[in-house]
Amino acid sequence: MKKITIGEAARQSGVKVPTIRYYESIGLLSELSRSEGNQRSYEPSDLDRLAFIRHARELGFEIEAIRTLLHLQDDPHQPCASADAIAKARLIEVEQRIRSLNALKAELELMVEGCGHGRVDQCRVIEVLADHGKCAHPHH
Amino acid sequence: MKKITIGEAARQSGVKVPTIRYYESIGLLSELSRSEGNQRSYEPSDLDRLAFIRHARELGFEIEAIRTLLHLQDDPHQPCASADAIAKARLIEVEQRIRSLNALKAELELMVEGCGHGRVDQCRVIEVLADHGKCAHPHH
DNA sequence: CCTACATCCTCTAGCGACTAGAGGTGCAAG
DNA sequence: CTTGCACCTCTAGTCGCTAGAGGATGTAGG
Repeated sequence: MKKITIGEAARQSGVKVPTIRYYESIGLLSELSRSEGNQRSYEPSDLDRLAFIRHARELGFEIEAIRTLLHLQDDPHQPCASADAIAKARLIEVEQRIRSLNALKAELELMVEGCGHGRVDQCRVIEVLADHGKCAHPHH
Repeated sequence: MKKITIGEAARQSGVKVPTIRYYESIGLLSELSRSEGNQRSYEPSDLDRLAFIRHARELGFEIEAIRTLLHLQDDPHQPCASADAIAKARLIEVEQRIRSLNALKAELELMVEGCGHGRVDQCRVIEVLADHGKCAHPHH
């Protein structure tokens, strides 16, 4: 069991030092050991947990969802229906967000294209912002 | 000049009452008049401004960007290059976000499809989260 | 004129997920 | 033994609101 410092754990996991301490403070990391001088020390399983959290955060899961997923991981004989449900919910969120961003993209492109680079009173960017009715897709 | 209350302004602009007060507190709305009893009163130009802010927020512009856009709108003889730049920057952000979300979507779909609805120790959702290397596209 | 009730007012605190900084301790190298 | 970095705890700040307390105003009905 090689124990490493929080700085080294940060380097290896890609999670920043204050963020690791934050995750500990909100109870995402199981109790970990301290050195004589009260410094945190991490072992490989802690690094796995940090990597799990980081990956889940990158995929946009909320902390509370991650807490549930970690509980499931800790108890591998549970049925995985809830993990499945969490991932599916996230997928639906992502799909909606993509649709909405595509609409925004279209709107922004029209604005930027329509800008004649003159003065503000002829600027399509300002004009469209001021009048929602000038949007191509009035859904947002 | 018909003056209306904050509640009516909220109804007409689609911006909630506390949010209108918040925008005023951070200086997004120009000085507005009050009734005898110290209640805010709004006129049509204030409603236009609220609609502008709301539309810009829906398009994802940050408050500070909106502050700049409002200054530009207030002074229509300025060149519109900065409005253009703000909109372009936002467009680039949106495009990046869409790309990144599409990658997440692919990952989540693989996770959800691969889940055999059995127990956690065979669950692909947990497995992939735990091991970034199992991602199809290891870019995030 | 009085009462009831909705709406308004100000002020402070809370959300999520960190991030920044102050002020102090531990530890390894020279 | 000192230098200097990495660590510790704690508090407060970020963004864009949102919620709630506690009180004032405005309006409609009796």
